[in-house]
Amino acid sequence: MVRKRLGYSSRGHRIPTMPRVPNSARGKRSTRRKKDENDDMCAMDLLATVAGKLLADQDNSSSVPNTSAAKAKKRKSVKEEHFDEIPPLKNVAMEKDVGSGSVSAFPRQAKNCLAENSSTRNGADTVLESLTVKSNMLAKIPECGSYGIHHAGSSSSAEPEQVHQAEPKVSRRQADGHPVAYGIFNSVDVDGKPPALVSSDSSSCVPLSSHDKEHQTSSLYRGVVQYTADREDDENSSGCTHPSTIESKGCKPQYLGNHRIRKLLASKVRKAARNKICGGIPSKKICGGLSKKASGTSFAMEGQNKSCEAENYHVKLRIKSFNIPELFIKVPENATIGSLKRAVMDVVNSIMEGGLRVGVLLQGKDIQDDNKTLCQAGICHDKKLNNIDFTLECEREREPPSGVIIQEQMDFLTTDMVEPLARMKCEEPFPEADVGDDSQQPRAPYRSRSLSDLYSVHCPVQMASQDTTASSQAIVPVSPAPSDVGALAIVPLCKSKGSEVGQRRMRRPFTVGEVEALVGAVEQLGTGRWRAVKTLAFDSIDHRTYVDLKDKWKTLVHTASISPQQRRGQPVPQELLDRVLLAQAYWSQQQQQARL
DNA sequence: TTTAGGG
DNA sequence: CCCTAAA
Repeated sequence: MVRKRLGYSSRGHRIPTMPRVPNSARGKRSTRRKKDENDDMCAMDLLATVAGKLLADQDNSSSVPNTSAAKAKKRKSVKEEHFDEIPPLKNVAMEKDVGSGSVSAFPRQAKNCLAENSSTRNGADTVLESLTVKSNMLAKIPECGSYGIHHAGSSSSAEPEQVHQAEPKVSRRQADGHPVAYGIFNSVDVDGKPPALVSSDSSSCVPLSSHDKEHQTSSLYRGVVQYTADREDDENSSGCTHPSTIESKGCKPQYLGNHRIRKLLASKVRKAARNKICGGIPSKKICGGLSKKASGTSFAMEGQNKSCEAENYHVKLRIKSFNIPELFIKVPENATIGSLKRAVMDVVNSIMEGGLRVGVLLQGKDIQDDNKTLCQAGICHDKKLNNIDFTLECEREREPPSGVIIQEQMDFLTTDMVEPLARMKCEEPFPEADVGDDSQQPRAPYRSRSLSDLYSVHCPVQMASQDTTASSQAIVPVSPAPSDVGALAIVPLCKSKGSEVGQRRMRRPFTVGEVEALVGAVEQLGTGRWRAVKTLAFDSIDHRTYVDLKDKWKTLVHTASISPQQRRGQPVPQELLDRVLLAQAYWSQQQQQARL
């Protein structure tokens, strides 16, 4: 494989808006060590992984996962917070300051903002929605029968072009949250033995979709398999003539971001530095040819009536194309096509080297016994061969989804293998007791809403696709309604135990509902008591640490201070921003007084 | 472990 | 979001 040394420092660059792409090792922040650790590695992650791999391969110094002993979350030991020492803003400040119309004491620019003006323009994210690699892969497989299976009409039109939905939709499929499997071309192990690849011509097409993360979905691997009868007896199972190769040509970025290839590369290095190597790339299904796709895909069996007992018959397997969805690549507009190709190449290469294994599904059933013959497995010419699928799975053990799984609406040719939908865990109800029942503070109306309830909704989609692009705005419905937390961040399924250690956490933009909860909590508790805020309003939301909340508050304050035109991401209701400024001013003052 | 800030 | 110095 071609490996390039990336000459970037391992630190100093980040990919802030890289949509759901954990790209670097994560620090050891105890609070998040828990569940977050399970957040997996997804799409973009690959980039980082790749880098990590590259570096690791070269340095040989990569096997040092900073495995932090999975410490049990000891949160409950949190000291009793005295939430009422100081009158919550809502109870006091609002009356004093706001009530009298002296709100003017607070920054007002926000007031002038048009809440509606959500024009976020940003255009620089290029989403490689799906990399379609076509290749011919012929594999000879010892078989008892001889038959040919053809997948017609898809040679060049195999690209499962996803539907592009422009309208905001809550139910989008996203591929990255899924256990993603990436296409491998050089190893389709059909019978558990070394793959026998005969040839592979390829052409790849890398559709780039601009900020339209909306349709991030994509069919995963969609392999068009073509079996060709081969009666030659000369070869046995190992007829690997030439390794398949992937050649990228015709890559045509339709929309190049205006920033950072540097960041991307940096992230790779960064990743590498953290010794994070391929995380778990869960398995995804590759649909083998037979689907009832309009294209007339089908398996044509031209078998001779050979009995399964017959020996030495070979089957040529031809996979015309695999789809590798959701690769995120950001490159500056002035980047060269060559650099783009290289970036894509790096990812693809790493994917292929990432230790993936192929699974075979017949009629939807996973055939695990590698020793079983095709015939025994039921892949005989005399049988109804109408549903063979291949899956690419991460070599790492696959674990059951720990958290939430995202449903992906993949454009599979055949039966789909959509991961079950999981539900955001919503354990305990809002811990009111923790907030000090003894207190008489009438915080009732201001009590922060715990988001647990909000999160308890079924979320069929993952909304990790946000970024600050305009497109993302359309994705998440924004409304002041608390229930609006609808857009939930869901944890992708992929992960593999030790491998995700050190993975940068997936970006999960705060939803309006979360923001509201945060604001409410801060109004009560003030700034500077993040641990309490966390307990109060996000106690059951594992992926939000108090540091996250603190950071979010910081950004909220900033956001509220700038003009709407300068804001990005899902717009936050002006009302909330106003409250943010109010609370910030109030508590800042409180802190100052406290010091004096 | 939390906070507070810079990156 | 990450990373860390301080507390």
